[in-house]
Amino acid sequence: MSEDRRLAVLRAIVEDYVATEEPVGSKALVERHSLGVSPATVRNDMAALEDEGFIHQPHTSAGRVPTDKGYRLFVDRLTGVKPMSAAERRAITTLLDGAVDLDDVVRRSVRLLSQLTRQVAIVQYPTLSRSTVRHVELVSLTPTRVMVILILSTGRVEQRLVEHGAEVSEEQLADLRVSINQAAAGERIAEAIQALGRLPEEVPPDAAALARGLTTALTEAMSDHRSDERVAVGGAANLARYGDSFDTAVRPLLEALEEHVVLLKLLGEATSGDAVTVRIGHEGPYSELSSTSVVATGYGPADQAFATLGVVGPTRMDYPGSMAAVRAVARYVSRILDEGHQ
Amino acid sequence: MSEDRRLAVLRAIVEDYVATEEPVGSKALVERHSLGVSPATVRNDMAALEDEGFIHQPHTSAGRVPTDKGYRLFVDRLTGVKPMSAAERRAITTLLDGAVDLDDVVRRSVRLLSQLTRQVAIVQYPTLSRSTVRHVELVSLTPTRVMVILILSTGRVEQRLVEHGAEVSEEQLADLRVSINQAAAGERIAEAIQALGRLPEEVPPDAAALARGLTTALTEAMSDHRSDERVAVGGAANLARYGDSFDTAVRPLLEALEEHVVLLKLLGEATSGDAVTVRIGHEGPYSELSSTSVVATGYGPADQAFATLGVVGPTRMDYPGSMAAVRAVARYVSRILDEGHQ
DNA sequence: GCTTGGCACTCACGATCAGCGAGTGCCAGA
DNA sequence: TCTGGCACTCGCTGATCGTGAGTGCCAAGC
Repeated sequence: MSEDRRLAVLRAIVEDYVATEEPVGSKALVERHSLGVSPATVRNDMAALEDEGFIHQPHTSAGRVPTDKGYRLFVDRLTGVKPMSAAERRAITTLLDGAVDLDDVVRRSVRLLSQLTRQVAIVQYPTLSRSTVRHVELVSLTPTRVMVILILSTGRVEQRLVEHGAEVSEEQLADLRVSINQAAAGERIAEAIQALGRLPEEVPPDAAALARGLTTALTEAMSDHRSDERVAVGGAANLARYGDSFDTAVRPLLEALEEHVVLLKLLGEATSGDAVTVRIGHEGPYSELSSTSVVATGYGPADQAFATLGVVGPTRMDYPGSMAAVRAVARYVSRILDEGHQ
Repeated sequence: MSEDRRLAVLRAIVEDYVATEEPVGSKALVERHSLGVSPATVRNDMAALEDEGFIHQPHTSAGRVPTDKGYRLFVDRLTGVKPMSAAERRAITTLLDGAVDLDDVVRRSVRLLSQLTRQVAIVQYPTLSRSTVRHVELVSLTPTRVMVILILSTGRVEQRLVEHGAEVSEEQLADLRVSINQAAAGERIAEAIQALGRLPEEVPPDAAALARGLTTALTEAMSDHRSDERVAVGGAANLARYGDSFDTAVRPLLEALEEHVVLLKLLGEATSGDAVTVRIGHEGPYSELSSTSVVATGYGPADQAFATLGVVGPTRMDYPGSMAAVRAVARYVSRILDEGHQ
């Protein structure tokens, strides 16, 4: 019994099961794939695969279904790099090139990814922590009210409204604008927070109170963890395809999609480079999602991987296709971030 | 046969059906509601209601289910203003008061609304058209690259990157910042676009090219209709409750949620004042969504109603509750927008 | 020693059918 | 105008049964 053929059988089972969503039997297998052996032989291989835990029989006299372990082997050893089709490449470039700002890039990526994979797509907004401060702008809205605008190297813009007790003159604002930017511009978040903390003592006493108000707002905006946790989700409509396994696959996922914290944990740590992470069924952190898989990878300018994107779907999903799409989109988004924001 | 009692019967049918999701019979009705008459009498009323098309019998020997027309009558004549509970009021204030910017207000509103109604919530971002320009900021990112930031009276911030052929000095930028703001600040979008169009001819010739680039970007950002079309959606997990009617209610809605244009059309025109619009089943613009209803209302500072928010759900939904929640949230959001941005 | 055809066996699935009961419409009497 | 009674309808549930896909095992063949 050749090892190679047994793997070929596993691959065939996974492919057929993903395509048909029905347990696959030995006869159907030899018909649809040119394995060059008879159903009986395949049955022997199947028995062996089942002993090793790669496939499973829902009940006697039924076909076989891959187990999580089977999918794992399939992903690790049986799937090559599936190149994107020309049409898909075109879709990626045309859709993403039109993006006008960071938000738009993220929104478009989600849409693109969900369309390419026909799966639920998740894109994490670039995190603040690794980015640097590009510029801080102060705008007086009313005499006593200042809007603080924080622009980061990723293109992200955060805004805060500061209510100052007293009237704020344009000169004061101009001075503070200069000193704040001197202290923070070009710095990483962590350093910028420190520098801003010292600032109020370094300005003329009459500006100290205002400086304190402004830097507090800025620091808040920078360390605001909510920003780190933001994700965009799309393609929930694709879940409709799995109407049959509503309770095991659709419902839990639908519930998880509302909880962005859960999604972030699902996506996992950003991996840099070309590595695409695949988390299959129970390998993930949530038992309720034990019949869903995640295909994700990090992205970011110059391989810094400061955020993660990926797709989520039932374990019974097209892994090669999803992995290729995730990788391609991540690459292209990274390039856009590279170009667009220096 | 008193007209009043017949309406009471209709109300009872709607309430019971919404609660149990099952056709309701005459016997169950008199048991659960103190109608003061016998099942037989109720049956007579039911027959009359059915003749008039307010209720419908899935099949002989089954209970009755309200028709769209029945729900309509229920909403129009049988439902008073259901006050929010203290806990709900508290939820609204505590959740919404923490919002830091416009995006956050919208996101929180969606979440809040979906939690209050246990329904899918939709909140349209305030549209640009009626708002005015608060301030325009120019930030040089690199010597030849300028980021244009547009701040509107609603608190919305739009940003565009402008690549200028030649190097841009800080003085040029400062001059243009002044003249652009003189031309546009305080103006409505439409007027601002006109004023900016004239600007390049009114500045020194050597700044004209740069001015043209910047005003073009600004005009684009202002007339960008995509901004008008943005909506936030939340609470899709609530659809899980309707797992039984997956194909008629959940699937079409799930698909619609991806299409923001569809959602906007669903929400309909913003109504100002306290009017809450209810669109029941086939009354809506999409035949695929003939078994879903929409409860929506306009919101915005000082009754200007420049955007719409609401909930979508199966026709079999809690109308009084949804209407109350939608109204309450719209009011509170309007107040926040009023205060927060003058 | 694999591979293969044959064969008995298992068991989910679909169709058929009877009995049950919730619910109805109608009618006669209060 | 309401009510109790009564015959009738018909969807739902559960039981029964045949069908067929699929299996495991075995003995024969390459």
